[in-house]
Amino acid sequence: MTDISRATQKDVARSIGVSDMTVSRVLTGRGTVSARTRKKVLAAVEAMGYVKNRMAGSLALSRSNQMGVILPSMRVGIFPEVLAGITQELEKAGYNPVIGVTDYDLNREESLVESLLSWNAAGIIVNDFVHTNRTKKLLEKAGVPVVEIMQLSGDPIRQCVGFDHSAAAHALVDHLLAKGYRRFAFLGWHGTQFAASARFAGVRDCLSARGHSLIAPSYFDAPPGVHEGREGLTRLFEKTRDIDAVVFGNDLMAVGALFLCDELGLRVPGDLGIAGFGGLDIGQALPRKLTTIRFPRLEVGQRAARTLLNTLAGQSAPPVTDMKFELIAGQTS
Amino acid sequence: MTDISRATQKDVARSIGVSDMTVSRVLTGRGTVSARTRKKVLAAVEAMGYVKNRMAGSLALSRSNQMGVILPSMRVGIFPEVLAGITQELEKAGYNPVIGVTDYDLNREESLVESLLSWNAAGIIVNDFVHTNRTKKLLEKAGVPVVEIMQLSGDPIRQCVGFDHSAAAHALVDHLLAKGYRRFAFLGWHGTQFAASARFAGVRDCLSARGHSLIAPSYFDAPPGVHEGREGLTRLFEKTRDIDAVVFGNDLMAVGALFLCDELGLRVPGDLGIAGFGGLDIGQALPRKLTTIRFPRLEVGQRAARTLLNTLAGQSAPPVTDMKFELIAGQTS
DNA sequence: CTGTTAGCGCTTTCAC
DNA sequence: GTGAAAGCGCTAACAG
Repeated sequence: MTDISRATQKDVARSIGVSDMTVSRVLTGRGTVSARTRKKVLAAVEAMGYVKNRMAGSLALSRSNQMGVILPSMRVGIFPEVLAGITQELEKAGYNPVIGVTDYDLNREESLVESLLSWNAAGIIVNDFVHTNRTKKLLEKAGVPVVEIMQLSGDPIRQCVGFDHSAAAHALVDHLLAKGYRRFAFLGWHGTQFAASARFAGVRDCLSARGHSLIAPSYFDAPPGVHEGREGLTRLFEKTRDIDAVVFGNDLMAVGALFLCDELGLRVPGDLGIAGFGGLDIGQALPRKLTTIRFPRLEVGQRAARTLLNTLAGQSAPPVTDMKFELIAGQTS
Repeated sequence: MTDISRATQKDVARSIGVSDMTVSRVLTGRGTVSARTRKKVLAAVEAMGYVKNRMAGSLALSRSNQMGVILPSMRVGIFPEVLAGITQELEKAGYNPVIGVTDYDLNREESLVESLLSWNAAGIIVNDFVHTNRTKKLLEKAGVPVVEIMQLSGDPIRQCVGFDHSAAAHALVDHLLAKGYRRFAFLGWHGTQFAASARFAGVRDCLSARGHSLIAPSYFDAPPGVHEGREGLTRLFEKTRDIDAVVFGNDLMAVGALFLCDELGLRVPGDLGIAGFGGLDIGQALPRKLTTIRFPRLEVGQRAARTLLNTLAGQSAPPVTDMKFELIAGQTS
C-alpha cells in the first residue's frame, strides 16, 4: 500500500483558469467545449503528465471496462493461446482483460473472483466448472456475465464455451483401435474433476464400451509437462511392458515420452503407439507428427470474450457453446 | 461498460439495524465493535454475498494493492515462469498482480502503462528498456516504483533486474569454439532493440573478437518458436551448407532445428552443433540435452517483485540487479 | 459553451 | 461501542 498523489482534473483546470468540469468534458469527449479551450486543456494535460484517476471515474459511473480473466496456469501450453484469443476480442471492444492465475488452487480462484468483483469487473471468465461453493455463490450473485471455459459437461453458472472432452477421447480411442492397438495405458492428470479427468474418463469408458480395458492408469498431482511424460512412461515400463499404446493427458507429456522412446530405441509407432491431447505446435513440429486432438484454443478465447460482450450488449447468448475439436492422425500411431 | 449494482455497506447495515460505519469497522478491522454486533454483521455479509467495493475504498484511501505487471508475451516460454515468480512474492505481501500483455507492441505497452497508472497501481514491472518516449515520461512521473526486467545494459528508469545477455552470448560462443566449431550461423530475432538483439550482438561480437565471423545471420519479425526453428534452418541450408554450428535466439527454435536434423539424418553434434538460449524444460528433456544458457526465470520474477516491495517499504534497492546465468553444456555441441 | 451542485461507496475524524 | 459529517476524484444533470 502506497500513498498516491497525482495531479487531478482540478489541478489541470486551475492551471489554465477553467473549471474541472471543462477538463472532464474534454477528456471524456462528452459535452461541448470550444476548440480553443479544448486545445489549452489538452496542452495542460500533456504538460503535467496528467493521468485520469479511473477509480474515481468508475465509482462515479458505477461501471468499469475491466474484464476479469481467471486461468489455472500460464505454463500449460493451451492457456496462453486462450488468453490471446480473449485479449484480441476484448481490445476490439475497448475492454481491458485483468488476468488472474490460480495454479489450479480453488481457494485462490475464490479470492481472485472476490477481488475482481470488488474491483467492479464488468464480466468474468473462469476455467472449468469446478469451484468452491462460495465462488459459485459469488459468481451467481455477481450481477455480471460469467463464462466458464474449456468444459461442456456440467452445470454452467451462466454460460460456457468449451469442447466435449469425452467425445474427443472417444474419437482418439477409436482411431487407435482402428490402427490395431489393443493394450492401452493412460498417463495424465485425472486426480481431480477438471477437464483433464473428463478426458481420462472418456478414454476409459470408450475402451470399456468396445470390450477392452485400460491398463495401468496413473496420474500426477499437478498438470504434467515434458519431464513428467518421460518419468511417467519410465515408471509405467517398470510395472509392465504389456502395452502397445499409451494415451497421454496432454501433448507435452506425449512429447516427453517420444523422447524417451528415442533413447530406448523403441520404434514409434511400431513398438508403441503414442497419442496426446491438445494439438500444440510442438507436437506438430516433431519429425513424426504427434497423434492428438486439436482443441481450437484461440477460438475458445475469442468466443468466450464475445459471449461476455454480447451479454453485456443485452443480446442473449447460448448457455453452452461447443467448439469443435479435430482428430490429428499423426505418425505416432 | 455495464451497470453494476451490488449491495453496499449501507444495505448490509440497514438489514441488521446498524449504521454503515459499524459495518466498515468490522470489515476493515479498525476501531472497536462489540462481539455481538460483529457477529451479526459478518452473518449479514455472508448471507447477502456482499463484496466490498474497492473502488470506493481505494478512492477514499488514495492507495491500492494492485501491482502492474506488463509482459511482452505469454507464449514465449520464459515469461510464464517470470510471472510465477512475481506472483509468488506479491501474494506473500498481500498485493495483487494485474497482468498486461503487449505482444511486443510498444504502443500497447504505453496504453497499458497509462491504464495501470489510472487504476492507481502501487508499482509497475515492465519488460526491457525499450519504451516509447511517452511511456518513459509516464513512468518517470508516476510516483510509484518501477522495475524493468530481463535486461541489464541500458538506462533504467528506476531499477532493473535481469541478466547480462552479452556475457551469456560470449560464454556460449567460447564454449562452442572450445568444442572446435568454427563456421557459425545465428538464427533468431534480432530486428529490434529487445534483449534478443543483445544476444545476437554478443554472439557476433564475441566471434569477431576471436577472429571468426558470423555466417548467414537471419531473423524473424516476431518471437519465433519450434516451427520457425525448422523453417529457419531449412532456409539457411538453401543458402549455404558451409556451417558447422548454429546458435539460436531461443530454446524453442533450437528444438525445432533438432527435429529437422533428425529428419534429414544430420548427426548432432557430429555434423552440426546446435545451441539455444533460455534453459527451458523442453530442451533438457530431449534425448540429447540441448546446449544452452539457463536464465533464472523464476528468480528474476521474484527479485523484481521484492525490489518493488522493498522500495514501497522505504528501503533502498540497487538500481541494477544482475541475476547470474548458467551455461548448460549439453549433448548438442 | 461553461460553471455549479450532488453523489458514486467507502474511510477517517470527531462526537456522543 | 456507535453514529454523523466530510471528502477521496470524477461525472451526470441542470443552470446560466
